[in-house]
Amino acid sequence: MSRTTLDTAALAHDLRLAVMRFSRRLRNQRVDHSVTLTHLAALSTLKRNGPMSPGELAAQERVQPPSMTRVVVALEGMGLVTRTPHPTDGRQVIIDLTQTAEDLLTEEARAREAWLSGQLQSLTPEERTVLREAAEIMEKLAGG
Amino acid sequence: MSRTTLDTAALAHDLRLAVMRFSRRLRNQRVDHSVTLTHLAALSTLKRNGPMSPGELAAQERVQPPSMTRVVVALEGMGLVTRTPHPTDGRQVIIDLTQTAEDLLTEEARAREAWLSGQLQSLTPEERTVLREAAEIMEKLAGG
DNA sequence: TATTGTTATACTCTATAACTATA
DNA sequence: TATAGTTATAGAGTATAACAATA
Repeated sequence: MSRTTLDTAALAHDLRLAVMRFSRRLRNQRVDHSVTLTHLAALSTLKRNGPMSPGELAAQERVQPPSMTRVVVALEGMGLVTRTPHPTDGRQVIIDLTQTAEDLLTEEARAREAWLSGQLQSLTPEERTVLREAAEIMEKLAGG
Repeated sequence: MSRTTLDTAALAHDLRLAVMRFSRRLRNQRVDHSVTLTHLAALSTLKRNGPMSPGELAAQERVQPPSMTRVVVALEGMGLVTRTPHPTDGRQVIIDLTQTAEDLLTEEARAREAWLSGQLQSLTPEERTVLREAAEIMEKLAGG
């Protein structure tokens, strides 16, 4: 095994543990328990990329369609998204945010990400740059 | 709000989504379904840091003690760890790896991390350096 | 009284398989 | 037939609360 291969194996190991522990920490940091992190992630994606079908949303979030169905049903029940029929394709549905969700996201941007934002503020600018670049790379790996 | 504060909020948002999607991808990448990623993480920690109590293991993995109890029970049932009484403190238990687990970890280092290692190999050395540094920072944030 | 670990219980997250409706 | 979405079902992962044993 080459030097690079060994290093890569070690990195794979360390990165896996770090991501698992960090994501646990993020989930546990919830304060408002009515909207979960998974729900919030879906809402954030809708906010960022606009209305879309459940299938498209599932693909973006890297989950299977049935998993997204559950999320959408829950969000609709909370009045955070609407489901409207696709104008031309009767099989499809378009998911969109309600004003309540828009307001919630604005609030969340302040409240729910407070812990993480605070933690990030305590880092050096160089460390934040590393995380910013790492976020892009992880998105690439998640989608590839 | 200062420029740095705004940037940090955006980073918090992007980093959260990236970590969630990446960790989903890692979980789904399982091939051998007998040992889950959570189990493997606990075994890896024992391998790296040696025998320890369930409480200590829970703390290292950033989960609550009852959650770790379930993991340990499952691992003991599979013959991957042993539970022996602490020599002086009757309340405590020491969890240690069996030879089977050692062998499994050796195999996993090759097999289960193959996907991630392969992905990492396809990155540039600079990108790997970013992830290596990011892993350290995320561990710090997870523990802080 | 404090600490360690476990049991009991419940909720979140996600998946696969099977079904319905539309194209 | 193929595609989009949903329902049914199940399993993994985690938590809080209450309990038992030991210090």
